[in-house]
Amino acid sequence: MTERFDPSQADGRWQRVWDERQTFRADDTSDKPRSFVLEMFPYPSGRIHIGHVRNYTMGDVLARYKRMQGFEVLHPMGWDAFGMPAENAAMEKGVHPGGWTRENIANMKAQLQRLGFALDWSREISTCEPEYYGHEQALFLDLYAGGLVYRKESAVNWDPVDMTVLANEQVIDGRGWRSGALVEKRKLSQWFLKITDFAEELLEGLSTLDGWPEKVRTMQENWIGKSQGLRCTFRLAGTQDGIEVYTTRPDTLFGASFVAIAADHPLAASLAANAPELQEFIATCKRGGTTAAELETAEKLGFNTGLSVEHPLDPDWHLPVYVANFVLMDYGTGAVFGCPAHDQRDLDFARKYGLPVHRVVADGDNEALEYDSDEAYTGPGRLVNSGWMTGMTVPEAKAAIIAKAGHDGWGEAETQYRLRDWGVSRQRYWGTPIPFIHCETCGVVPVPKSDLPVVLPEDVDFKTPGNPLVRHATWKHVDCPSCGAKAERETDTLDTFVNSSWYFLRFASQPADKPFDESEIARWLPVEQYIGGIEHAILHLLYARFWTRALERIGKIKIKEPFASLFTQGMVTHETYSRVDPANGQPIYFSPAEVDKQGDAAKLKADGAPVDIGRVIKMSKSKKNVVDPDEIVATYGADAIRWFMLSDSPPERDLPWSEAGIEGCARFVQRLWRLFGQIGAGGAGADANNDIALERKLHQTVAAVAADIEALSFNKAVARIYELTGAIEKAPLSSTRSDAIYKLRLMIAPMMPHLAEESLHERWPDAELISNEAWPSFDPAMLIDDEVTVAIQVMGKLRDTITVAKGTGKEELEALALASDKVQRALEGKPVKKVIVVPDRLVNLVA
RNA sequence: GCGGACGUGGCGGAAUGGUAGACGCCGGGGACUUAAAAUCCCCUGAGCCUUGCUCGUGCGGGUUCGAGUCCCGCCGUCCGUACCA
Repeated sequence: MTERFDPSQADGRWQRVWDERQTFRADDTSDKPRSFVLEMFPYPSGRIHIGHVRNYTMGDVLARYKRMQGFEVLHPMGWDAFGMPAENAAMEKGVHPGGWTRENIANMKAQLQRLGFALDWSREISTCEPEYYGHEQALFLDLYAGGLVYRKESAVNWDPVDMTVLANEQVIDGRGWRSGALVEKRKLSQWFLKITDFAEELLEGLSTLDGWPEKVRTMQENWIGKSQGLRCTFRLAGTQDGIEVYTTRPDTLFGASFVAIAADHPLAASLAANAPELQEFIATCKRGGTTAAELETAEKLGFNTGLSVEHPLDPDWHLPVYVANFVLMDYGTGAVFGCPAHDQRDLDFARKYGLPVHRVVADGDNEALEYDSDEAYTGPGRLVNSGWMTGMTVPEAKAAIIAKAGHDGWGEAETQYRLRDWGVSRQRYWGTPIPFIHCETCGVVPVPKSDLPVVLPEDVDFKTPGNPLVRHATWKHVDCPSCGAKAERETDTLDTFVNSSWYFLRFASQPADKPFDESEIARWLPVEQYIGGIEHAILHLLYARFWTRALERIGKIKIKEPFASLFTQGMVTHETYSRVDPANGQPIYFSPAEVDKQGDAAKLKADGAPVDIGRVIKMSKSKKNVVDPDEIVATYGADAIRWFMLSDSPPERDLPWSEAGIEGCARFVQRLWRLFGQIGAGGAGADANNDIALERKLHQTVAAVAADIEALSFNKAVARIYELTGAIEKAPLSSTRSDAIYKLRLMIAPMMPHLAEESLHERWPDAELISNEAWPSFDPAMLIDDEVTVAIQVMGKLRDTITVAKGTGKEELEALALASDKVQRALEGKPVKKVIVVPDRLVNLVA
């Protein structure tokens, strides 16, 4: 055995062996139970970052552990390869998005392989290749045939300089994030997916997802935003026209004191035509900021239109109509009725404009008509001052008024969702071409499946802003598949979130002639454990759930939910190093590599003078508090960084990176190496060959580490392994000790696979790969110690401990407790009134 | 505002209502060495009148023989989200 483990040699050696032997290739024909372990696939930005390492290490430990437990494991990897950064690189550097992306993939794949992940690379997917997106086009056509895809005119953010549509996130203070140009609202025909058809089942499905974090389920629930209420009409006094409003509090209708419409409501627009003051007010509303802070402090502003509407329950009761800045056109009907006593916003508004504030729900005993608090009452109660509804509870009143509205014909029950249909059109080049053709006579015609894939042309240039597909000389000119006349291809491409909405299906099954084989999907899916960042809690995870349900509805698959369990891991963080720039008072940041850290102080290597140590925050390029996984692997080896990713912090929380921490991990790798070299160092004599205490510890650790890995509590598994390691090191030589070392190696194999293989094969070159070994078994009888330490308390305070045989009787424990000097001193001669004995745990004497 | 998570040593964090601080990091002391690295051993919540005692899990109450854990009320930090009618 060499003295030190050398990862620079061993890591690559074992990675090549696993690759040559196809060790981690998932076998579709296997009759073992199956396990699909999946981590969110990366965007090929160029380099992997430490967050990827954490994510994929967790998945890898689980995948390797499941293999050892006898499962046929599918653990694949791929690339979410379409998207804007490739086009930006094309514009900035003059390279082709495809070349840039494929080069990044090659680099990142090599980086991942250096970490020794147990991935089935034979199933590697890159979403930017026609072999993938062609099938996506087929699925899109299937959804179209199933009535789940449609086109409609919709307003978009248009950047007139870059000549492209921008996502809301790309508009900063009304300007394009790249060009700085004022963004225009444009109406464009866009493709939509009918996700709203699934609003109710996506909501209900959340309750079946026991393996998902409560937090993510709540976020999706809020995003879907179901509300139930009444849509009703307030007739404009003396006309047949009316204003439709939507309310979730129809029970408070008797407390109404005004109706308010949004600034961009059609009625506001028509009134503004010959009212300059209103035009100005509407303009003011649109200027208002949209940030949280601005909205928090924004004043409720209204413009009295002079119109009045009839109350639906009493035509002689007239309410004023305002245009108000807090009413939004894109929610409900763009109009509300205000009941100030029971809605804070309405109350603020009513106080400002001197409108009546009438109590219609009793607040405890208070039934007075005039409501004088400045805080609206929104709690439960019985209705007051509400005519025929007086005396009902809030839910009774809601039901009653909805029934009456329906009967009298001025309104009906309505369930609203915040969720909007998913607009998937992007005026970009680097995405999946939408497989449709526009024909002057036939209209919008789907590309026949036999003509798929619609392949992106390679010969495009990015010197001119805008979508190069639009100005390509030949690509878009085709004959209509229906009538044969000259026609044009759709030049929009699909949102990249479509690519990631079904990739897990393609991992499970990759026929050439169709997106997937349903029977294979049935065998592998749903994903048993999905692992990724919380930032995908809504968009990706909701879209993937929708896409799965949509495919189920049109009969392509039989599952409704793609991910049985979801785990969202925390970020990797690092302290920051900075100095204040005397020129402008702004901090200048330094990277960890530029800094020398000793204890609690840090110096800049360049000049030896101290730098300020800032708080521990998410790694980001702007704060320079990043570490490059490749450099860590080169310095310490793959197993050390893997071990670090699993140690200390619970996986759902943030993990603070530290140089001292990784060094500690590297030391532990060597410590294990030395210990593994001691296998076979048995006892000198027969007496030493059985070490019952160590054997118990071993069995307990095997059971506990397995349970911890299954619960993804890697930090606890790590702590147990440290404990066992310490116990083995201290134990005298024995055959038990050798056995413990052997099994310890099996337990760390999923976490430090290179060390495990290298140490095994250095001793036994012909041994089976440890990656193919089974998880060690344990004897349940060995989990229980035969001696226990029992705590002796007096009045609930610990005074002594005694060691007794497990199962010692209550009377004996009580007698032993009373026999303790320390206990007698604590009792101070007082008589014992009560004794609580918990066998094998404690005795509490109450005096 | 609403929703969620969290609050335990110098730090990351353990702890089915039953011995708070496992395990790791940092720090201190020692052994080995000509020396260093590596390795190994010991100590490491605070305080005190140090066989031991007192205090101690954000704060204030409560339930209990016994509370980090359960209940009520606060405070703070982080994340998400929003004039959602």
